Amino acid sequence: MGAKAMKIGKPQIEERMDHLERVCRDAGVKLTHQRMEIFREVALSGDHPDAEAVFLGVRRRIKSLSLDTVYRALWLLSDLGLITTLGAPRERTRFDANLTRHHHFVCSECGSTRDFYSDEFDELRAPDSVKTLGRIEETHVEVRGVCRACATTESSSTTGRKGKGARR
Amino acid sequence: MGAKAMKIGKPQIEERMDHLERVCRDAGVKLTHQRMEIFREVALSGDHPDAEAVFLGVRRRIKSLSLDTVYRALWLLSDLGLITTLGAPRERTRFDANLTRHHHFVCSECGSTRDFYSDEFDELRAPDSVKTLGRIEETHVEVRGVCRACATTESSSTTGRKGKGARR
DNA sequence: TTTAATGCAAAAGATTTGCAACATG
DNA sequence: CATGTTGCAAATCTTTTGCATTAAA
Repeated sequence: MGAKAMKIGKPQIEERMDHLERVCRDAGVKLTHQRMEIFREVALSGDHPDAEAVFLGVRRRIKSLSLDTVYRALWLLSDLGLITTLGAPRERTRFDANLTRHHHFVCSECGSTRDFYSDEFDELRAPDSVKTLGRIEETHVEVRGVCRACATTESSSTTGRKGKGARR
Repeated sequence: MGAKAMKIGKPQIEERMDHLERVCRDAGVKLTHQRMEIFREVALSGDHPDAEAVFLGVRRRIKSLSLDTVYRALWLLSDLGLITTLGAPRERTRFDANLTRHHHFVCSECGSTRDFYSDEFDELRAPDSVKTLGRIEETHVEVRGVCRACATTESSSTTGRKGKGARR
């Protein structure tokens, strides 16, 4: 078997690319060569690449590509809802002194994270398929949403995409 | 109600401090004033503070504190198993093009993340208590463990703490 | 052609490291 | 008292930004 597993099949990728095109047109942003390749790179990657990994991958195809274009494209795709980010949004490392079994509520706006408890969630057992990926040590649930503080501050209206998004 | 909710009660903190003392002694590291306050800060914080938040909080009590000491203490406490970090360990932002409902297996060694699917997990509903925290948008499960690659590379023996830990 | 996007270089932000002074065990 | 730890400053690494050039619509 090859080095990197494919997240989606080659045939499905065309469908995704069409979606990309549609969304970009609707949003009024240009569908550039680099954006297409950057999206394709993330879509075909079985792992969840960081900006540099995407950069290295795409640069094999577009020699002139620069890292900052990758960052800009990635956040744009994210704002367009075409890709998402893992973990808390654009955050620095956060520390947790709660060693008892618990779960997290993460605010997708400000990144703040609160603990909550649930016996039901504590009991969860990952499906067998996961054993293929590696040795399981711990399982916990992550709930994403908008915290109280952000919900009120968020004066009103459009939570919808489009806006440049609150990048830092 | 005050500004920041307390993660653990004031009475429980002493118990945690005792634990800190014990672990430090056993590990042969010195229990300094700053380490105690840094640990206390994380333990009393209802949110999950990043290094700077801890720094600002503790500096109110120790005026001479420097940010790098906070970083060193935080990673030390983490290596000692007294605190943990949220999300993937020490990683840059990762991107995900998989928009279908899925869950993650995260390697605690290398941070690589793979998707997996589970109808059961897709059905999870957060307990009512979570509604208090904010508006829920999405719920997913995060399984932590050691991936195949790391399990084999990890030549052998001690996964136990003690060693300085593989900081970057 | 009009406007947005890219690439470059420099800036900014976050985290780490070398080293002399200092505190803990 | 011996050694690990701190604070400082400088170094690194990651991500962002200003601007002239280039490419998409």
